[in-house]
Parts: sequence; structure tokens; C-alpha cells
Amino acid sequence: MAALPSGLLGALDPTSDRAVFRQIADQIREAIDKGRFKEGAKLPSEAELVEHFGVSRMTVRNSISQLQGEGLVSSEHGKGVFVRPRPPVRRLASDRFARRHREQGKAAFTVEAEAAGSRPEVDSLEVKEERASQDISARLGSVRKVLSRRRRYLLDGRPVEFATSYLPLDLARGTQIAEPNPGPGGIYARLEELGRHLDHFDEEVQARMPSQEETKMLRLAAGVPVIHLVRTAYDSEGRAVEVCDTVMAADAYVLAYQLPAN
Amino acid sequence: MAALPSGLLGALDPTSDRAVFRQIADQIREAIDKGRFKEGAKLPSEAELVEHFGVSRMTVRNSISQLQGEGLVSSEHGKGVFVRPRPPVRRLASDRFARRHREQGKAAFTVEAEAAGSRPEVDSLEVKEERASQDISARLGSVRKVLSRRRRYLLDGRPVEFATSYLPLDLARGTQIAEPNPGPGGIYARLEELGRHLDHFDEEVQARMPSQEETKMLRLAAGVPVIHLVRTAYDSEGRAVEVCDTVMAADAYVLAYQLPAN
DNA sequence: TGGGCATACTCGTATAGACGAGTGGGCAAG
DNA sequence: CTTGCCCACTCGTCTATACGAGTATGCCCA
Repeated sequence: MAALPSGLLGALDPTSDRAVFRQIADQIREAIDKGRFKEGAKLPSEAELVEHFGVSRMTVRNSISQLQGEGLVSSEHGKGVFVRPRPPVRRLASDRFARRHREQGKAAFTVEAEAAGSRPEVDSLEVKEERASQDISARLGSVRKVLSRRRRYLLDGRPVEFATSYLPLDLARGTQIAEPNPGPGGIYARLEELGRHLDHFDEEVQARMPSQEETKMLRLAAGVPVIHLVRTAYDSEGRAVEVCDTVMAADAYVLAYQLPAN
Repeated sequence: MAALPSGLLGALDPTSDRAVFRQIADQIREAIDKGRFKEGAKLPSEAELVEHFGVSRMTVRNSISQLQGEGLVSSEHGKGVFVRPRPPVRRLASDRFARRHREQGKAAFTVEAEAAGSRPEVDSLEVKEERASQDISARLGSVRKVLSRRRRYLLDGRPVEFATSYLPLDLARGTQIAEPNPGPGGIYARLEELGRHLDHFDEEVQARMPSQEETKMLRLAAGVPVIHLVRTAYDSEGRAVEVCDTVMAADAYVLAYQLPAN
């Protein structure tokens, strides 16, 4: 076992009140912040850290799990612990559903991804008729039965979001909206063809830690929250025509909005 | 040590591949989901769980730390582990900076909080002249020196967000904007009095786990992400007049936006 | 050359024990 | 009755050890 390259990590302060495992986490965090460990770089192994700091392995593991919770590092069984690289973020502009973007045909996700030089995929598409949950029903204006469209989006093979759209069943049944492939311009284009001129969207944004299932669906590393976005589409008569419930890997997105000042 | 009330938690499956500490976490998670432990309720103590599942204490602690990372529970030294109550969320509407809300005088935060029946406070106010960071400078349009206003907001004694506003120094120096109390309607009202008619705001929203300092400033429990919001205000000539960098406790907020459809 | 295996290194899981420190209730002394 | 202390219970920190499982590498043998 080779000694740690000197200068990478300092020593503990035995007189400090701060718990040893926190001091170790502090040292590593500082080393990452100062660039002594770069993005994607491998940290010293647990055994090396044990040696360097003269503590037991559980203490070192405790430090590392601290840093994992902060989203700073992620460990890979059999390989090591690595500084978590910041993946390229996808910027969602507030005009991304503007009609003009719809006219050309392709789905917004595909167009954007290809423009950014990524390979987009859509996955696990499922179209179903079901009873609306209380929340969805309220958002759609007391609708009982809905058509749900569930799908997952990937960029370069990495899942980044999954979403479920809910539409009033009497509106969507028998239309192309009920097909797996809703055609050029997506379901919003189909809604307008059905005479529902879209007026505006409401979006509600929250952030939280993922559930077990979300961690699996998005293959999330420890310490990565999700953004939960619920969008409701309204037609020009003020009727809600669609609710889209989206869960996104928070490290893959920045949402951009424009607000008027009056 | 009393036995656990039966029915609250099940047993382990020794034939399962799933790690014991995960199985225990699963059991507790399910019990919470199904309402067998309510919000704010105390979980069985570590000793009781050790007894119930017949495992060592470190294994139980591992399970609990798993649940903490998910934001489901939080532990309090000397008291126990509790199901994390969902605090009341503050809804930020996209018209919250509309001019009409400014005319009346009070700060937006105060008005909103009082309307919701909470006790608002503003804290650690600090006004400074400083050199703009690269990011802030870029957002303000190559401004070198800025006035920064830093403050923290609390609801019923709980810190929920802290924010720093940056304004071009040549714009703000010597005005009431440079005073700790910017007067009725806040700095946006002062900017308009200075002839800078506000046109719109850009907001960028990201979510991530908090840094050490943010955890302290917002007194965040484990497993609570932050929402990082950067707002830029533009006047009617398209000049950026303010950048506000805000970090919010994600469990205290839902952001609401309205997007036009064309 | 190519395939497969042994091996050494990585992190993952689990045990058992010890002591420290925060909290709250009950009891005893004033 | 009030005050203050002690104790029991809680989680926090740390050690030492053991074995399992995933990964990479190099060597040997076919």
C-alpha cells in the first residue's frame, strides 16, 4: 500500500470538537473544491485513507458517505470513490412549448437534444385509460377518467426525466393522442387540431430527494435530488386540457423562466 | 425494553438477496407510507429495532441513515428518530414581482407571509460594495463593481431562504438602495423611481444538495435539497439592473410559473 | 495468440463492543 | 413546593474484525 501523495490531504486536529469523520470529510471536500482532486478523479482508497489518518475503516466510510450525501462524490463497487462529474445540463427555456417550435414537426425533446449534440431516446412508452387521481382530477377540472401517457427520456443513454401526461378521456379517446406515437408536433399539436387552441401553461416546480423507484428509473447517484414539475395546459376558453407530471434528475437540468414586470 | 407493538413492522426475509439494512429501511418506509407512523411520530428506538429484527445496532443505524438521506425521517440526539413533518410550503407565484403588488408599500415577503398567517422576519442584512464575480458581471453586462445586499428570510422563526442582490454600483450608490432599509416597495420600487422602468425578469432554477454553509444558514435537516434561483431584472431598454441569487430550503417552497403558448 | 484463471485490490455488509453527549423524568434535599 | 441532581434512555462517534462481491490485471496454459 503506497503512502498518499503528500499535500493532497492534511492532518486531523485532535484538539478539535469536530468529529473525526467530519474533519476527514472536510479535508476531502476542501481538496475537491481547490481542484486537488478533479472531476471524475479517483479518491484515495478507503485503505489509504485509513493509513493516512490513522483511524478505523468505518470512520473513513462514514466520511465518504457524508460526502456522497452532499452529492460531491460517488462510489463504485470494486473500482473506487470518484469525484462526481457535473453532467451537461439541459436548459429548459420558458418558450419551449411555443407554437412556433411546434410547427416543424419533431418533438421538442428530440430537436433540442440534437441541437445540443446529444443522442435523444424515448423509452418505456405506455398509454393507458385510467381513473384520475384526486390531484389530477382537481387540476383537470373534476374529470373522472383520463388517458395517461407515460414515457422516459434519455440523453446519450442516460435517463434524465420521466413524465406522465393526463388528458380528459372524452377529449383524447380515439384520436391520435391515444396512439403510442402522437405524430409530428406531439400531443399539443393534436390538441390544437381538435380545436383546442392552447392559451397558456401553468408550471409548479418542487425539489426533493427521489423515492426508491425514481432512483431506479433515473439511475440516480446518491446525493442527487429530483425536480418535480407539474404542468397544466389551458385552452383559450380556460379549460385545462392536459396535466403533465414530470420527474427530472436535478443535476441534468436548469429551468429558465421569464416573468413580466407588471 | 418493551417489545415493539406487533403489526407495525414485519420480519426480514433471510432468503432475499437484498441487504438486511435495506430490508429494514424498506419495512420502515412502507410503514410510514401506509400511515402506521404518522408525520412527526417517533420511530422505535435503535435498541428496539435491534431487538425486533435481531441485528446489530450499526445495521439498524445504517437503515435509518438511508431513510434520512431520502428525507423521510430525521433524528434528534437524545430524543429519537421522527417521521419528518412536511412543513407548510410557500407558493411563489410568477406574478409576485408585478408592479401592482409593489404600490402598496410593504415588502413582498412580508405581505405574503402575513396573508398566510405566518410571522415573517428578515435577518443578517448586510449591504456592501464589492467587485463583481465573473458570473454576476456577465449577467449584469460587464459591470465591474456592484452593490450587494445580503439577507435571510425566516417564517415563524424558521429560516427558509437567503438571498444576495447585486446592482451596478454606479446605479445604486448614494441612493436608498444602499441603505439597509430600502423603503416601501423594496429596491424594485426605488429602481423605478430612478427612472429604470422594469420590463421583465429572467429566472434560472436549479436544485442540488446544500453545501455545509447552506445547511447551517437554513438549519436544514438531512435529506433536504435546496433550490437555487438566480433572477435577473431588466429595464425597458433591455439593460440588466439587478441580479438576485437565492438559495431556498426546497421543502418550504413550490414555485409557480405561467408560460404563454405562443 | 487467445482464453481462462488466480490474485490483489476495490467497496459492501454485518457483528460486537465501548464510551460520549443530549434529554427528560423522577426523586431527594432544601 | 421548588430546586437541583441523578439516572435511564436516546442517538453520536469510534474501534476492530470478518467475510462477501465486483473489477482489473497479469500470468499461465492450451
